[in-house]
Amino acid sequence: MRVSTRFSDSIHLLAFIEIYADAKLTSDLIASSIETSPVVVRRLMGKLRQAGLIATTPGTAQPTLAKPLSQISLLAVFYAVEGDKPLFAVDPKTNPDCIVGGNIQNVLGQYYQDAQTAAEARLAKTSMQDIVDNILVEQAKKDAGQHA
Amino acid sequence: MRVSTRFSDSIHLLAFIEIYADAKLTSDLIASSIETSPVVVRRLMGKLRQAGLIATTPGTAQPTLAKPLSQISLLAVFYAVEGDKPLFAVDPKTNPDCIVGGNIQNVLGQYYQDAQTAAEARLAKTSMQDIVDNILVEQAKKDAGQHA
DNA sequence: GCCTCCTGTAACTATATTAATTACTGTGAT
DNA sequence: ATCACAGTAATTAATATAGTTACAGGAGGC
Repeated sequence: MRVSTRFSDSIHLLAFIEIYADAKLTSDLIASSIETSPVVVRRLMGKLRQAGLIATTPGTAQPTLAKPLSQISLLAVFYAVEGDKPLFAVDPKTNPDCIVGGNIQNVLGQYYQDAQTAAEARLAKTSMQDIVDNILVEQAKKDAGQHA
Repeated sequence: MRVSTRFSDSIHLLAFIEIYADAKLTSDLIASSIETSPVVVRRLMGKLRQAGLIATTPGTAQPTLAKPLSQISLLAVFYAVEGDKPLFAVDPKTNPDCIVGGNIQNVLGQYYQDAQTAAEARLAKTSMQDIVDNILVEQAKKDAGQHA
């Protein structure tokens, strides 16, 4: 896998907080939806809290969103949990005495950055509100199908 | 690391074949520039050959480019060595009985695909010719600096 | 206060991916 | 026939990720 499921799971977590705001939001309950362990959920929440996306109280359940869903872009979530590592890795160990080995890191780095920026721009266009809206639409489709 | 250095190393390899076409291009020589083992180079060459980017002769050195550098995009190289796995991973194991867990895989998959497509479009715009040109320009800058 | 439920973290284990290494088969050139 | 090399399988080592165990400490009911 390229980007770990931390990104995917974090989006899941935020959507869950929104949709199940009325439930008792323990890390255990959230974990049961993501199908992972409560510790993993708490670790993710730690990152999201540090990034200013949610607020939590030690010792108490019920994390809350720190800002409206429409103001949380997928890119913000990405940076919160994965932002420190580039999407494409330049091999850092090449022969500096060779024309290719001595210059490729600089050259490739620029093009890689461009590609990553393009992906990030796309992630920036989508908000968590879009995700939640789509989840609810998909669910409505399923419900409609059942009644037919 | 996200995308393995196979991608970076493959670009390196192709550029090396072009720039050092007059040398005896053994996997050993190429490996010395990438600073890896000859076996790794031969494995990469195997992928690039399967993708129709280079031509090799068993038992003989001197791989050659199967098409002009200007017709080999970074995206083609990416697909050759990494194309089978998505850039962003959707957690495949979520609770189907939950509104979020049951729908997020579909919803996220679409947005992830969009982001990956944006990155790929950027990679498609750059050809190996651009990479080689830039490497030579960078080298020329270094040489000029040395004489100053 | 004390008990219970919970978060926040550290430490450890298990698993998967990648790169590197070893070893071998077989081709092509001389 | 020999030598240099590609091609490739199998193994090892290094690294990243997810999952688990364990525990310290906060919040709130009683």
